[in-house]
Amino acid sequence: MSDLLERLRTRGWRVTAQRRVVAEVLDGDHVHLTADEVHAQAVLRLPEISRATVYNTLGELVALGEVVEVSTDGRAKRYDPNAHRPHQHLVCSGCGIIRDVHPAGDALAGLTGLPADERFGFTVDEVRIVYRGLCPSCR
Amino acid sequence: MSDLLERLRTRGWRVTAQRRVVAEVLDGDHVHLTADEVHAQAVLRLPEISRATVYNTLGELVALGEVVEVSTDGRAKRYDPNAHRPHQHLVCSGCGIIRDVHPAGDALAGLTGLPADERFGFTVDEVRIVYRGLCPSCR
DNA sequence: TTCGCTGCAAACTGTTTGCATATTC
DNA sequence: GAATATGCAAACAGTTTGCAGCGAA
Repeated sequence: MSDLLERLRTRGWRVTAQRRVVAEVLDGDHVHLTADEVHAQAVLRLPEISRATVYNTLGELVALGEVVEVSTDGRAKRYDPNAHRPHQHLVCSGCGIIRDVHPAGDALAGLTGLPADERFGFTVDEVRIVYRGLCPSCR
Repeated sequence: MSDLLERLRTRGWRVTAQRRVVAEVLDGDHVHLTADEVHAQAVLRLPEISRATVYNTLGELVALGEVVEVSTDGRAKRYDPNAHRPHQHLVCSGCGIIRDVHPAGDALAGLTGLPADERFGFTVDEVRIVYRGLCPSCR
């Protein structure tokens, strides 16, 4: 059983076949999937799972903070299961696939804030860095 | 006449009332608008303009590199007319509005690349930094 | 006069929701 | 057995497209 399911179970999540399958699909994920791709993978293991359930489950996982929703330029959202490991994203402008990257910490130093006179009254609580380019097969 | 329209005209763009209005709406824009908001503003000046034309025009401006499409987390895309001025974005997690910000250049130093062993065969040609938080009215 | 642009409406994609049924705890 | 999750289908938002007519150059 995956760590993810274990953690969710102790938080009072009801474990059903559908939820297990969605969690399993996400668990082995290094290139993040769209909801539809998660559904496609899930169907291979549990043919009767519905798209709605996949969407609902992904939404719950996001709400619980176990999965991060990544959206890029009008394409379908992708779901990143590595919510607990700090990392950045490398996105292909061609096909939209997303890879996790872990640039050296010092490359990110000095980025944690935004000068007060550039904040326009906002509270800033996150800085996201996205590297964009073309993946090997789109090039 | 705006610089934008002037530039487009010399690139062979046919200037129509609708396109002029869309360009004018974008021109005075510092908090970027969604396609629907652009349409709403445009209707004030030209009541018969259609949504389809606004979408088409925005799409062309993006293709011409005059406007940048900014999409944040499954919300409607927003259109940033400051394509020629380098800047970053400050996004409200509450309502989705976007402000341009210009953090000091040295805060961004060392960010221009991604180490080769983290590139997974991608060519990287852009690094985007997005500051997220809450705007004054959502806080 | 020509070719490109517009408006309309219909199609489309990605996502959410209401409700009756089925399942987990 | 009670509460919750599922599946289906319908509704939805945002966006794109086909086509007949109109208008800028």
